[in-house]
This record gives sequence, C-alpha cells and structure tokens, in this order.
Amino acid sequence: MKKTGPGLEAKIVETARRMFNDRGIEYVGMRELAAEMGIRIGNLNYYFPTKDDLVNRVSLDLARENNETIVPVEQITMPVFFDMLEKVFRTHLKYRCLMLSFVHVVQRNPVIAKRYHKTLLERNDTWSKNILALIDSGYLTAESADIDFLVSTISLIARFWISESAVSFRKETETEQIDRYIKMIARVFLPYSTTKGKKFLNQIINNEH
Amino acid sequence: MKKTGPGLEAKIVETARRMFNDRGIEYVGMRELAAEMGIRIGNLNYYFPTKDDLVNRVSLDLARENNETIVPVEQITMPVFFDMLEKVFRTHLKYRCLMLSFVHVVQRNPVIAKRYHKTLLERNDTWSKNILALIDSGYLTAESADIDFLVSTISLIARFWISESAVSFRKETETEQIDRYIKMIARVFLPYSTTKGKKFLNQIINNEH
DNA sequence: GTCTATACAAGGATAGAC
DNA sequence: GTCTATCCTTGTATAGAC
Repeated sequence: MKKTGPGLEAKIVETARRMFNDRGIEYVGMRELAAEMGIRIGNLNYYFPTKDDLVNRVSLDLARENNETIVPVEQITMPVFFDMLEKVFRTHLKYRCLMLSFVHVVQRNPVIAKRYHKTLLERNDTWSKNILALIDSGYLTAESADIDFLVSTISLIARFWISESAVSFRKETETEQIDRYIKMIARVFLPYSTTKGKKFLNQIINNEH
Repeated sequence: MKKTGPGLEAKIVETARRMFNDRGIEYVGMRELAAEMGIRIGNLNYYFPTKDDLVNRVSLDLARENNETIVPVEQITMPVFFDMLEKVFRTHLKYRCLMLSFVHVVQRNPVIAKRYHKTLLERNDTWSKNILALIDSGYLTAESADIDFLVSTISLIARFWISESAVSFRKETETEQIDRYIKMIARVFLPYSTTKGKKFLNQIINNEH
C-alpha cells in the first residue's frame, strides 16, 4: 500500500525514457516498466492510459529541450552555431529512443506527427536563418542556391547521425560520436566559407577547438 | 484443402515485403499476413517458424539485389556512378521496410546484424574505390582527406534518405524522391570536381540529365 | 511434405474494488 | 491514487490430419 504520491508521474517519464533509450520504445512493455518501478500496471495506466500517451509525453519533453537550445539568430556566429549544434546533439542522445524510432512513431501517432511536422518547418527555417547569419557575419560566402543545399544536407545529418552511430559506432563514447558528426558538418561548410570561416572550421576538423 | 504447393514460399516473401513496406515490419502480424494470403497461421509457421526467419529472408533478398547493382570499379565513370546510385535507391524503395527499421532490426536480430556489418564494411570500401575511380577518370580532384569526407557523407545520405523522405516527402512520387537525393549527392561532389565533373554534375542538378 | 487446429505466454487496454 | 481481474491481440509451439 505504498503511496508514492505526486512526483510519481515525473518518475515514470524518467524511467520510461531510460528504458526506451536502452532497448527501444517498441520493445519495452508497460508491465516491465511498472515492474522496474515497483508499481502495478493499473497504476501506470492511471497516469498514462495508453503507451502512446507516455511516448507522446517523452516527445513533448524532447521538443521543449530542443527549443531551449535555440540561440536567437542575432547572436549567431560560427563558434556559437557549433556550440548550439553540440547541445542539440546532446539532447538527441538523451532522447535517442525517439530519434531512432521517429519514422514509425510519426507514422503511427497522429498527435506526434502533427507537432513534428510543425517543428520540422520551424527547424528548417531556423537552419536557413542561421546560415544567412553566418554569411552576414562573414563566415560563409554561399549563394542562394547553396543555402538550400546546406540546409537540407545539414538537416539530414542532424536528424540521422544518431541512427548511423547506433549501428556503426556504438562502441565509441558519446563525445566521440558527437565529434564525428560535428566534424562532418564542418566539412560540409568548408567549401562555402570565407578565410575567416575556414580558419574556424579547420580548428574543429583538426581538434583544436 | 487447397494445396498451394511449391511457390507458396516465394509468395509469402513477396506478400510480406509488400505489407511490411506499407505498414512497417513491427506492425504487421503473422496472422494478418496469413489472412491476406488466405492461408492458416500454422501453414505460415511451416515455411517460416518465426517472424525473424521471415524478416531475415527479406533482408537476404535485399542484400542479393544490392550486390547485383554494383558495377565493377574499372567501369566507373561519373555517369555510370550516378546510374548505379539511382538503381541502388530504387532497391531501397523496394525494401524500404528494412531501410526504415534497420536500426531496430540490426539491434535485435543477430543473424542480420552480422551480415549487415560485413556488408557495411564492403559498401564503404566500394564507395572509396568508386571515388578513387572518379578521380582517376578526371571527374574529381579530391585529396585523401576529402575522400573520407565524401565517403562518409554519401554513405549517410544513401542510407537515410528514405527515412527522411518517408516523413517529409511522402506525397512526392518515388522518382521525385530519388531525384531529390541524387541531386543532393551531386551537390556534395560539386566543390571537389573538375571542369569535366562540374559539367556533368550541373546537368544532374539542373534536370538536363 | 503440406496443412489445420489449438494452446500458451506476453503485450496493451479497460472496469471496477478498495 | 493504487491495485486486481479480465479481455483481446500477437508471436510462437505443438499435435496431428491428409
């Protein structure tokens, strides 16, 4: 008759995210989750009537944390941009269960799908504005056709680096994995950067950052 | 008492791939598959004792078809390379169920995992050799540091274009979707290409191919 | 060798007792 | 707010008919 009281909900979300990350959303049962926490399924269902509700909640947390890492476009310089990129990648790791299952989650959960497509448009818009800011601040020399290319390429890397990493570089530390893809993005920028930009990008590429 | 006899196995694989593609491997039940084919679940189990056996078989087909599209490195020119790329992408579409679930399938199916990691090494080796061939045939001017970048970037695009497409460009035709990512790869090459190479790449980018 | 019928364990979900 | 009992579906296994 243990009453865990308020705070249980947060604890459920926390435990769920950890188990989802370890073994994949689809492969963690509600019963296992309840057992791990020492509560009964019925109790779990009281807080989250369906598994989708729980996944939805975790995905809300991801969206919130992502928004918190966004730097106002007026403050964007190349060092700031790459700093932000690293923070975004760390958040991806924290919610990798969602990053790894996103295609299926989005295809099957209408609530998440709607929010996701909205976020996606905003995100691409943010990438665009950031790249324009990098041009304005003298780091890049890209023309308008190049901007679309840079946005779509960086967007794809940023979204799927963690999936590739999960199967190909699982034994590396989180920092090593992030480093690998930060460098990849730096190299995507390289041909479109000014002398000032190249100087900074080469620091990243050569681990002098 | 209908005896479908030999050929049923091939028909099961074919139907499974179609249903897996439509709704995701994890979300197609063995009973649904049996029902779709008008056979009993036990009969399905006779041919494929477990669902993993079935998935494994589909993944074998993918590996085989992928191998068939590989062009000997001696014959590689830029037009041939992009031709091959398009064939590879078409194969990905045919087996998109696997491309979309690969991370989980690989993490949970040891048989597929082993074959996949072997294939992955070979594939990266093939990308490398192809890019070297494009340098030798006067299309690219990349240095050795650039080659690693090109290989890893193209490899990532080639592996995950279909995942992004599935959530972001679902309403486009298959050809439009492929075209989008072929162009992305062309643009990745562009800064590292010779005049001859640029001429061909710009044809692709500007739909004159 | 080919197929049917049935059983069982595990998963998500619900109703209702306390 | 917590827990028990129950239902339905899924993956899997087995016994046995033809």
